[in-house]
Amino acid sequence: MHGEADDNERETRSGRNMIEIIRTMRAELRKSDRKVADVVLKDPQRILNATVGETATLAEVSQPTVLRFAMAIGCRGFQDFKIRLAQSLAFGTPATHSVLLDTDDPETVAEKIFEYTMTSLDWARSHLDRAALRKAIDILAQARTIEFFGFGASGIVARDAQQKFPLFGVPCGAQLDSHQQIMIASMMKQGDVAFVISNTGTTRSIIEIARVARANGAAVICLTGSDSPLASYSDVALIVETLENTNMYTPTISRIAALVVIDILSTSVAMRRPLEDQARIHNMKRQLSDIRKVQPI
Amino acid sequence: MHGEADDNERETRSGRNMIEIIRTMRAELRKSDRKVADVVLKDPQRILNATVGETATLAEVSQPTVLRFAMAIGCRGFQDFKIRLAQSLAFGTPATHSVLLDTDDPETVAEKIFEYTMTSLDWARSHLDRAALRKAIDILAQARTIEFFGFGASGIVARDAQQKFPLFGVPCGAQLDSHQQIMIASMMKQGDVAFVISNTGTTRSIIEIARVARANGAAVICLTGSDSPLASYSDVALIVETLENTNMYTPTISRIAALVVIDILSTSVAMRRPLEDQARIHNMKRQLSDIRKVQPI
DNA sequence: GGTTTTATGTAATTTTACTACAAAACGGAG
DNA sequence: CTCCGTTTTGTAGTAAAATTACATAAAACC
Repeated sequence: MHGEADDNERETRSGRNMIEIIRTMRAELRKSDRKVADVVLKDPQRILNATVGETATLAEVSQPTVLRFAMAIGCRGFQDFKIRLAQSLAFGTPATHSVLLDTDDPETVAEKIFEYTMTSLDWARSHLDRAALRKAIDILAQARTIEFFGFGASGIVARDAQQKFPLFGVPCGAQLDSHQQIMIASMMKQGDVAFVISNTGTTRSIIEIARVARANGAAVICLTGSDSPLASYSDVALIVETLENTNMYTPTISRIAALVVIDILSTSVAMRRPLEDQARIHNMKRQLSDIRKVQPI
Repeated sequence: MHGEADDNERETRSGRNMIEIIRTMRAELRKSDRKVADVVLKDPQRILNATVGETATLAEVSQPTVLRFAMAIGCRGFQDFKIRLAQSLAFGTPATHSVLLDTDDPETVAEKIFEYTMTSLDWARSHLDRAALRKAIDILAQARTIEFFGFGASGIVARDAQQKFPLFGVPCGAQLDSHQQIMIASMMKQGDVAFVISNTGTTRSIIEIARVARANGAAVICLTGSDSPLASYSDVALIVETLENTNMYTPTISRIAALVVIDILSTSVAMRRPLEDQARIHNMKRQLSDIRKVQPI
């Protein structure tokens, strides 16, 4: 039988996103199995509440074919397939289906953007390099000072990071102006960390920042959207892949994924701190919340 | 039988997050049903690949009891229950299980924060007031100028919004300084929109901004985390509920949910624009990406 | 064109989910 | 405390679904 030998391998695979798996495997499926794949891709939600028999009717094939299809894509059976499919569909319709249309009303736009954001985050999670993350945390935890660099949307991320990290006793700066950036970068020295944020990773001035900071002995961590030129000038490259496409309506998800990575870094660094420091942070937070309620900052 | 009359009502409910539903309904369940609820809550992943019989054995009850349990929590049957449970579990372990521990390694921290962020976004989505959203879009689409106000983490959101909206031909400002805020707010007039961002919604100075702007005839939209005092000074209150808890390690999710709402608003406003404007935005984006690759901004 | 291999459907079998009914537990009223 | 009504839970049976075995049809290879 077809694909029998591969089953074991497939069962140990990450097991994520059936839709994606079906779509990539569609070409190498049997003719009849492809019919089943098509009805699943066409309306996955429908299949969730369907039996083998119903699915067979929809695909115009026999019941065992539906079973064989489930096996072929690496499931233990039809039930197992439905469970996995359900999990893949939890974010609602998969990203490719949620392209914004001019005719969408606000409710639909909201649903689609939420879904798109969550799907993208899920994607970013599964593609994040854990080794790089660990290395970045090591460097940040030992930093004397940290400078965050970024333009535009990445500037927002830099500023956010700069608001977070000082809480853990490390002096931080965020440079968003081109000239300031070069100045600060050229003043950095061993023990300092330059945290360079750029979604494209191709902006020339930002690459220059990384080069200068590194030449002066500072450690360079970059947070970027793909394996870009910037990465080669960095000690650690945190690559946050997202599903960003060119559709003009598609909002920029990259900054959100970047913010989550900043959360992870700051939290992990905080956890390395001695307990007394953590208590101090706790106090600061409480004071801040007291201030908020009584008097403006 | 118990709960029979409610079934119809429950079937029409949002249908999201079984875990949450089970936990809240646990108290009002039958004694035996509670046993089933407990084994489900203890290891939901286990139940996904279990049959009615296995579940019954695990819970030390009879098979029909498992069925009745599924009915009691509003499912059509055991299959339906498993499908729904699978969808709830797609984010991995539910938020309440993903409390950060001092002993967690970076990989675990990353997983938990991603999960927590996604779960919270999902929560925010399901609790967002669609009517308020629609009203906010109406107001923003007709605005002559928009001013965004925010402190601290909310300041980040304000700045992000200010970077997005000008793309659609509406002049925008972001005020992050207390004195500037009051100045700008008192200069606003009819046709202007004050977009006030505050997670707590209790900071006094930010409430003052809303009051002043409104007194001058400006429309006031607020983006806040709960039905706070700020909401009562606003024409539209966009309440973005999140699962934020007091654990010191828990990162601030509110700003991420707020950013998504900003995305939704800016996208929806853009879609109201005439097509010629949209083409203009497209051009601007292309120019920007050209600049990025060749020369620093 | 015949033979081997692969793909698909038919029919039987097993498993699973669900239902009807009866026994047990519970709760009040006399 | 005992009787009766209600609710809860289990036993046994039934219907339906998933899975398997086998046979036939199609394709590929010589």
